[in-house]
Amino acid sequence: MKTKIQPVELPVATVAGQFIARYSETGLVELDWPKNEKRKAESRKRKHNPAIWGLFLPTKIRSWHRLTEAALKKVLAGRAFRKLPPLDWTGKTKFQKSVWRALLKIAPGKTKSYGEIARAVGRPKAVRAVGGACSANPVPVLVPCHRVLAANHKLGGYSGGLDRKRRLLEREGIKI
DNA sequence: GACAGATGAAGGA
DNA sequence: TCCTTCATCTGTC
Repeated sequence: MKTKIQPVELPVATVAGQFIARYSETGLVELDWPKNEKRKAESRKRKHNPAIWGLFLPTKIRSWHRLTEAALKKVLAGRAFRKLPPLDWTGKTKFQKSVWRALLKIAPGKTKSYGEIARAVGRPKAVRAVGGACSANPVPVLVPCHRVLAANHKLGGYSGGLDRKRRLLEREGIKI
């Protein structure tokens, strides 16, 4: 019988707070925004699987985590990261993956509109669906959905909150 | 199948 | 300009 490894959660300390990265057997599954102190305490109290807190951590996950940490710090400093760990998009739709791949191509300091992303994935009229895919993005910051603005150069929306989106853009030298 | 959504474009005041 | 309305497409339930 094959045992399934549970996702491993690891904290990532950054200037913007402590993110939580989740890894599966195949790569980075999710990146959670820093929570407030109360929620952090609750999260510490949660039952974790033993792999999480250092008893046993596969080498590959440790190296993915180093890449995640480095990439996150680069993005928060407004610079391009060199390498990302493999992303585990199992269970996500083809459309979402193509949108997220298009987002990964946006350079730091640059922005695109939802319409431009829709055109980039070959669905020029699917602008609203692009917004939906952005909101379903499990790896915010690294998959830069914050670099997508509405056509009128307004912020549009953001799953992590418009304030975070504005601050991320400001770090990259973009003023709204 | 109905509904919602992080849009875009067009038209009117 | 600003606001409203409508068309469009995809994901979720």
